[in-house]
Amino acid sequence: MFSKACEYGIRAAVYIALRSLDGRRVSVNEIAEEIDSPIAFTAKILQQLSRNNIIHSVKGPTGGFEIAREDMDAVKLNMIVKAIDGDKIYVGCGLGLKECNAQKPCPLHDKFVDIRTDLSKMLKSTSLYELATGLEVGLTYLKR
Amino acid sequence: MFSKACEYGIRAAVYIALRSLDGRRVSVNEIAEEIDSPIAFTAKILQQLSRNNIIHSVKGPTGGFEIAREDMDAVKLNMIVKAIDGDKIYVGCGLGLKECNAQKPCPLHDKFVDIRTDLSKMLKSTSLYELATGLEVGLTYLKR
DNA sequence: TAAATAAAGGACATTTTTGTCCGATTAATG
DNA sequence: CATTAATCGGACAAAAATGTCCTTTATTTA
Repeated sequence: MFSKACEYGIRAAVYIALRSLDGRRVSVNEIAEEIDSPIAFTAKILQQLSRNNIIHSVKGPTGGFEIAREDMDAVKLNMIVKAIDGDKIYVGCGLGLKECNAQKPCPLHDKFVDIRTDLSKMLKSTSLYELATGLEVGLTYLKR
Repeated sequence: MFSKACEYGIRAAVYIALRSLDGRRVSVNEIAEEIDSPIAFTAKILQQLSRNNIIHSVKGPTGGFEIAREDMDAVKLNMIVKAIDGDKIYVGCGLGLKECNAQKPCPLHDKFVDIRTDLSKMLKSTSLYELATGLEVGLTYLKR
């Protein structure tokens, strides 16, 4: 469904949000440790998220990554997915046809539209804040 | 969503079914031509489908691939997907966690379950025959 | 201002997926 | 029985995704 990069990206963003709720900035090392991901690869992904203004980075000692409280509401999952995997999840034919639309549909077109509409709705309506608070309360997990 | 191999596999199977409805056996070359896919790669995928008894192959002159009319009803998309991509679409966590279940869910677990249940239902209930007849009537397309 | 700390970014390495090539095998037909 | 047409299967090649290493840059603090 998502690429590995995107999976790490979402997990990292949720973890950053969780810590930002306590006013704590976190380093790549801590993030990778806490979400069980390869450090250097995670660093690359965080750069992408930072460039896309999804998270905020601060260089130097006491630096790290953080997300402002307001942004946790504003940032929806679809923004993270789009920043890392592009929009291929939303666009493009389920069977790989270049031109596939209501006028010239592939055999699976209609059934795919339904599923992707649901997925898209879910991603567009799920905020980082919502995911971070679930973690905070101990209802959900990011590791293993 | 699906791998390229799986996309080609589904398109190929639908095309074979379409031709089998007219009692025609088709060669890899014709299939690749008609679904616009790389020939040799398509041949590999057809071998997989054949080994999994999803399509039937006949060697030698006048040989090729075919699907019996009864099998077109029996073969559902989920069987093709499973034969080529395995069950990673059904199993496994959306965020890539090794252990993610109702007891120890990732932050997206519940929302993912819903979407995947829908996807799974769709694949399990869609037969090759259904897809082939849509093509036959000219409602759908397999190329471009 | 020097040392230390943390992200940024470029180059490289590994693994997986996608794709190609070619000889072996099978079967039909003249 | 030789030829030909087709799949089968193994080895190889190319491209993309995943992952690592190391140098540079920015910033804090002693």
